Amino acid sequence: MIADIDGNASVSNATGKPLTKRGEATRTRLLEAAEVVFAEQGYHEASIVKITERAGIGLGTFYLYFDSKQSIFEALVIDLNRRVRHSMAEAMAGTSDRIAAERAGFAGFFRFTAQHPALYRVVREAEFVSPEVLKLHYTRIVEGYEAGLARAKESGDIDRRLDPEVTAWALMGMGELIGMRFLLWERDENGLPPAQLDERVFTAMTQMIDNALAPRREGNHDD
Amino acid sequence: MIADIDGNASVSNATGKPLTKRGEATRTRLLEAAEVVFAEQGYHEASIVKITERAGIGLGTFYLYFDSKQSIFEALVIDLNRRVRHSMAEAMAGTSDRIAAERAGFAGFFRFTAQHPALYRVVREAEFVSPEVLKLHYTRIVEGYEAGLARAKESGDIDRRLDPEVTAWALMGMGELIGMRFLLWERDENGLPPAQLDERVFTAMTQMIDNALAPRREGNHDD
Amino acid sequence: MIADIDGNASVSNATGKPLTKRGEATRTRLLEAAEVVFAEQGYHEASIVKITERAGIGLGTFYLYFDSKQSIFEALVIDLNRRVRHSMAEAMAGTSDRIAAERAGFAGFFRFTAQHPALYRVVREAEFVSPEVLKLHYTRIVEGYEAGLARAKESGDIDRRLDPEVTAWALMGMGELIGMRFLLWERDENGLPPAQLDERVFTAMTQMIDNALAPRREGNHDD
Amino acid sequence: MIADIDGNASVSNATGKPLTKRGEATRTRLLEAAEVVFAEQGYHEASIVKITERAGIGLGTFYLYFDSKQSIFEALVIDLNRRVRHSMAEAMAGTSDRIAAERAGFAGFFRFTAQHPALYRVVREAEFVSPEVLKLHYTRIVEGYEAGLARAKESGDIDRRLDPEVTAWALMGMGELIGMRFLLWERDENGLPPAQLDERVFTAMTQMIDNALAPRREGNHDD
DNA sequence: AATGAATGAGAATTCATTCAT
DNA sequence: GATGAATGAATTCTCATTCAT
Repeated sequence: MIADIDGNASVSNATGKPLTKRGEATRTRLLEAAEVVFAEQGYHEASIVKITERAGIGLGTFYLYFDSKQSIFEALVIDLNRRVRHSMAEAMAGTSDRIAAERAGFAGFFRFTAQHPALYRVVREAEFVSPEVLKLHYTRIVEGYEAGLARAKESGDIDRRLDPEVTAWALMGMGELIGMRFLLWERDENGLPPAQLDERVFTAMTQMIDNALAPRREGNHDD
Repeated sequence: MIADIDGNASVSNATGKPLTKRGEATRTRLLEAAEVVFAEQGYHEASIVKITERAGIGLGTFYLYFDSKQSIFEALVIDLNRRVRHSMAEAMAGTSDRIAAERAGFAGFFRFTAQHPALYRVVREAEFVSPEVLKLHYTRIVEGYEAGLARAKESGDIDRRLDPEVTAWALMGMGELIGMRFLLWERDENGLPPAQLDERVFTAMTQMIDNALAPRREGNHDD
Repeated sequence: MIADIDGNASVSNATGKPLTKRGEATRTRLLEAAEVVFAEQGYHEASIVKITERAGIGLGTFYLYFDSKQSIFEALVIDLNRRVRHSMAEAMAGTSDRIAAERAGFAGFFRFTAQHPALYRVVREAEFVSPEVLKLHYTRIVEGYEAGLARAKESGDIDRRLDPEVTAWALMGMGELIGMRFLLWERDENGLPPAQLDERVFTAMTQMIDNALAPRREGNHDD
Repeated sequence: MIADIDGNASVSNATGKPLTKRGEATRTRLLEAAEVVFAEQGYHEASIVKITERAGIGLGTFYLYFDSKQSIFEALVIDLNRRVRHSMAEAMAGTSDRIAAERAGFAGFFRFTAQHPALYRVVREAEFVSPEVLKLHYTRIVEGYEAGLARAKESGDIDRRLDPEVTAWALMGMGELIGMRFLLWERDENGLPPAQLDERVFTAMTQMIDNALAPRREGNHDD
């Protein structure tokens, strides 16, 4: 069972009862510990003991707040989804035209990924742990995209021939693989991940997106 | 140690000795069984017992050919990589210009994914099982892409301002997420995966790629 | 890492945490079961399942208290060492001169071996399972011997020309092989091991030791 | 089934058939390989594959010459026994009185142990692998000892009150533990085992044995 | 006489989950 | 609310031995 993606996921325990103040604090510590452990070790290497030890609470206590290992993982992915979208929305706020918004959205996404590389891998791992929650994650991000593209299409900010839905998924895919290749895989001479996406890469990608989205003059050679 | 991605991966056993004819047959049966089991159950649900049972082979025999579950998984990913690239190369053969080749490449990729949906998820899971082999997989595919784009750039078939490397990874990412969304997730009323990518989606994606790559007339509005 | 040979070996679990009362009881049951199983079957025939089954405890529980089969084996040897030394010390208490003490010490050693023949074989097997712990075992016993011999030498109770260290190891060796030959190997007509060392053997051995240690009159023929 | 301890153990294969010349060579190579492997790794770490690989012959071939892992181990112990006894007999040859013979015998034993430390550990391990063959080993050595002591007793070369059998076992035990402590355990600053028993230790031990065996004048204080 | 592929019983070990305190 | 001892199914891997070639 997947918690409501937006609602305050932290108000009930594993059996659905509302939490006391103390209980809420415990739940939060568990989630924070899970974040670190899943990021460092991945889903299968992580264990409930590692999480509770890191959280500084008793093993049995875990089950007062979560049904299972999978359930805390899902809660974490949902939380991360909110944070990624927040990072993107923040970056897009105040942009004027659609193309600018697009760039800003990508920048926000890459910023989050660069700051939490391992954590973003957790989101990707959801595909194999809890496909449902991954769908939720992608869908939620794409929804915003798609709406924006639809509006931009109406207003002529982007090429009228584009399909908002497919375009949104395509852009998302570009961001994911560029992020994986140039953020998650990239290490400097000290073996550290880069603090942000390389300027060259970002520019090159932007160029391509501009091309893809820009409205076309009548008479372009494309059919 | 990851076997050579192209070389005859099937000529040595777990200790590096070359195989007899009988040995080669056994190794093949193991790989075929692994393909089914990993595809159906995912890496962590799969087990060596399940693989050998499906292969109709004694448990201990497994270890004559592979070091570990991870090692047969890697061998499988390498094999799949070859097949995906084959599917793409086949589709691209005989295309004239770059844009046509691009479309054909995607078509080949989607064809493979549609025919082996679960199998392609295996490749994606490599990110969490054996990152090295996933790098190999992507890199190998991207290399071909990149070389093609570089040539097309020279000949003016595509926009001169594009960066072949970044563009190649971006295109790859588009293909992956479109494939995941519209092939892996999609089920018809009988719960069956589609036999091929929806025409509408493919067209929409092609439109976008055409936009992204098409050479620009002088005086275009881009910076 | 080998636990302190004398300290309360029973106060911590496999991860070093101190034990609750319940935990201590479980650990004791495991050690008692291990004693029986190792004695009856030897190290390699013994298995953790056999130990936990005998202890009436779940398999997984074993690993809460010991790291591995080797680690419980070492704990057992250390425990046996304490008991052998106790048996010897008890026998020697109250003896007046050194020669008498020597005899008593041997008697104590043989008493323990006769009462736990299989168990004493466990100690000997440590040579091949955990040489370090065997060293500890022998060294601890020899230390006491050596100190006694050194004092006896000072006081003229034994031959001044003897080297306490070498003599101690030699005496220990005599005891071990005599014990093996005349206690571990010996079976009566019912196939039962003897309840104690044969009087004749003990007397003969004592004679020899008396000879070896007794102080010499001036003018003896030796070098 | 234990092969005849003295007879040419190498004239038949696992099924008892006499060997051809070629077969005899193969059997010898197996025994030589087993010697190295058992010495380096101990009985349980050793494996048939390791032995046959070292011998440079096929795995299946092993079973043409030996019934089992235990059976080649026994053959090896028997062979070592012959060599130890040879080393001792050689050293004792030509000594005049019993005490001198005793010293020489020990010297021969220590020489063998110093030259093949790991190998001698193999013999000791027989206690846990094949107690029967260990009995044979000790008994054979002790027999010679005992006979010599009996004769010396008759001739007045040693103390008349000693029991030849018990004395022989006691001397054997002394040798074993002294050897273990001062040859097997001892390492120089380079971690290498000593090439021979330390002079001081040998002298000290000899002193003690002299004491133990030397005939007593009338009127000695012993009863 | 020689080979080595195949076997499967058996071993150690892990960990999500339960439940009595 | 909190705890942590107990559990056992499940997994990976080893290796002595067999047998068809």
